[in-house]
Amino acid sequence: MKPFHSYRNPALAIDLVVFGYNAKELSVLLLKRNEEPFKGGWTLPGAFIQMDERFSDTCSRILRTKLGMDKLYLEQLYSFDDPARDPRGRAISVAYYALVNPHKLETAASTMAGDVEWVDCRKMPQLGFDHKQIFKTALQRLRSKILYFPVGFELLDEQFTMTELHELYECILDTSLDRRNFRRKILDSEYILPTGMKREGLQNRAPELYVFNKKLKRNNFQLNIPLSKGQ
Amino acid sequence: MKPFHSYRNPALAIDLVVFGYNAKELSVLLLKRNEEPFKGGWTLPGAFIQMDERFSDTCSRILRTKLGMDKLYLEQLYSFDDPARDPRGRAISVAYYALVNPHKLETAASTMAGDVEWVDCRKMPQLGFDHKQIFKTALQRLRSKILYFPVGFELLDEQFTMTELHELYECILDTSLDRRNFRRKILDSEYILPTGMKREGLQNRAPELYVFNKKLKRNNFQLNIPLSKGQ
DNA sequence: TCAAAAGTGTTTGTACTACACCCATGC
DNA sequence: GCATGGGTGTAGTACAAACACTTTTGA
Repeated sequence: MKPFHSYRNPALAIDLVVFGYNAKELSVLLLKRNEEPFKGGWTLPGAFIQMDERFSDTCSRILRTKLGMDKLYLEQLYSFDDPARDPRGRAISVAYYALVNPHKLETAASTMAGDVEWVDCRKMPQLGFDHKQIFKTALQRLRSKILYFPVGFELLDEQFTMTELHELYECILDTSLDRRNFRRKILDSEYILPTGMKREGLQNRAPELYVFNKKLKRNNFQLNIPLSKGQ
Repeated sequence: MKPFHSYRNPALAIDLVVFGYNAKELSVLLLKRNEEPFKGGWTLPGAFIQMDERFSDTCSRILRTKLGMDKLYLEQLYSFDDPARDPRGRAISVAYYALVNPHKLETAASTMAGDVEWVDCRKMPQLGFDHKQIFKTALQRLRSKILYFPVGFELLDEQFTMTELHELYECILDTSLDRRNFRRKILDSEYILPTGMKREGLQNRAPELYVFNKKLKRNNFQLNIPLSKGQ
């Protein structure tokens, strides 16, 4: 029997939507292409899958090359199959999304490749291939995921204040949430634990620092979004 | 530039989890293999993707071949990449699941290929490749989907009684739901509409027949599962 | 003492739960 | 008239939404 790869198979690529959060801004890592197709335009970082790689290996390879780090939170998003999505020929893309916390993001600034840049989710430019659609799918997934799964684990530093967590949720969901109801909800869920320490040196009352509860049973976390716009 | 497919690419297959519902039983279409690997064993129906096919084309091809019909509800599930999942060589599988309603299922009995069979979800045998994992993923997806999306559209006949819808939900979720609360919840959501007609010829009071509301705004449907076991 | 954000409760309303009773039909 | 499911109502409760006041800190 002939080995599989001697038949004609579509090319198989991984494309990554890497979300970074910093200073109340959710951004995505984009690649400025310096070769055809879409030379000079923006795309998501991606790579073709090698025969001996698992999806996660390809993801790590892309992340190491472009961001200078791997081992991020990764989740498979969807597989895209439009025959016209790549002008070079038939190519299937298995899209993943990744989350980077602000601390790692700072470090990344020095190790990032020269051809990539963080771009605000709200100011996404035109993207090559079908990457705009992939980006939209990823944002939608992140927004729904955050409502029933403690995603903040991956986007905040180890220690953080209630306000920082609150701002993260408002930013991702692009809405405002009542501060006091949010607080009660989160504390009741045991999603996070107080450390007893406080963040000093602000111009106001020193807020409590929290950490994520690593022993959380993830299935009893459910955040409902109020219709209102907070206070 | 060489065309993509002259590079070595993993083989790319579609595997299908086809759910059928009939007589209070949720079943899946399985294939009895008559060739290696897993000769004599059970697997999900599947096929390799042709260069000019979209995923949905491959799905239709499988469905026509094995079930004698296509144009079912289809949803992409997940892509599986374990290098050892196929003993013949590197093969990626993009899994989809499909839903067939009991009426179509009856028709299907005559057009079904000889090597496939409906198997009760609760009595799933060992499956070849990584198909047991694919099946489990599909069932999990269906169970969570049914809670916030009107999936019954695809699994029941055009007209149906409240009890039939209720049984469908209990069957898929493998739990019991309070009959009266279920009824109120469903009617409040405008998920279904009464036809004014009744199903005659039963040994008891003739129940109202409903149809699905095709103009439903799908986002205001949310079914919560009670912890109790009904009456 | 002022600004700015942190922290704490309370009231109100809605919606889910857990129930029990009557109704229609065929035998 | 009786067995079998179909159809309707209600009290209790839990939780979410809306909202206001006090506390701490640095300038």
